[in-house]
Amino acid sequence: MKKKTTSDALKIMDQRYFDGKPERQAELEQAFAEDAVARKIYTLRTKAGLTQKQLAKMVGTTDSVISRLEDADYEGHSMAMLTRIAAALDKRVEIRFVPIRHTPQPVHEH
Amino acid sequence: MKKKTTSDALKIMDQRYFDGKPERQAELEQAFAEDAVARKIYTLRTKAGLTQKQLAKMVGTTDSVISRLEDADYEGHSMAMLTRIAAALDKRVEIRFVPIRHTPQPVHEH
DNA sequence: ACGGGACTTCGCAAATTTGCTAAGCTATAA
DNA sequence: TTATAGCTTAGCAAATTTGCGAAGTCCCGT
Repeated sequence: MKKKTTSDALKIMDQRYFDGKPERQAELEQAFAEDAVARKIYTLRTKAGLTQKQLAKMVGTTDSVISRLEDADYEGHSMAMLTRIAAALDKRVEIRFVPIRHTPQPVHEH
Repeated sequence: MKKKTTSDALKIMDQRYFDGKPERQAELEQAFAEDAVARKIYTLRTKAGLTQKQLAKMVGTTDSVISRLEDADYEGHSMAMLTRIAAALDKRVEIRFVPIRHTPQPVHEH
């Protein structure tokens, strides 16, 4: 899974970005999103009690691909692939655009 | 926006797929997801009072690309692009894998 | 020490998405 | 009618992602 970037990104965000460079928001939000997705796939798979190879077979790809998807640094997530994974695990993908900054709206994280 | 596929897909789902062909679940869920995404982008943009061209500029692309993203039949959504759009509108992308079938869990559709 | 399983990483070719320009289409305003 | 705004569609090159095999690591069980 190669987790580590998250905490780093957090520091960077607080220290360098938020005060004066909102343009770079994008790349950061991107990094977060990617990481979140990677982690969700990982969680989904392990909770289902599957190995990467097993899930790969269900999805119709190989284990190295699953590994790549679970890498927090991977930036190539597509709806197509996410949906394939979801379908294999009897789920569906739901995406939402949630406001950052000006709205403390509660996060629905289960 | 070219809406129309949704109701069709609904019919198809009920009549042909659900009874006997769970393998094709994937492509259907896919279709739904794509449509949902397209619609969300459209809603986001119009609620922000922007034209495709305006949003395109903010995102760093052209209006034809935005149009394509808002097409319910488009299947090429990527996290990268969704995140760029979100960032331009001061939002972030959140994805979730939600159970289908065995869990009547309420849908959080705003 | 020797497998074997689980996972990661590498390297490409093949497939897919993006960027852009040009050309349509429809509706509205002058 | 002519012009313009807003949106869609087509077509292609460029960039990116996917598929997949091979190789490498790490860890456990024998």
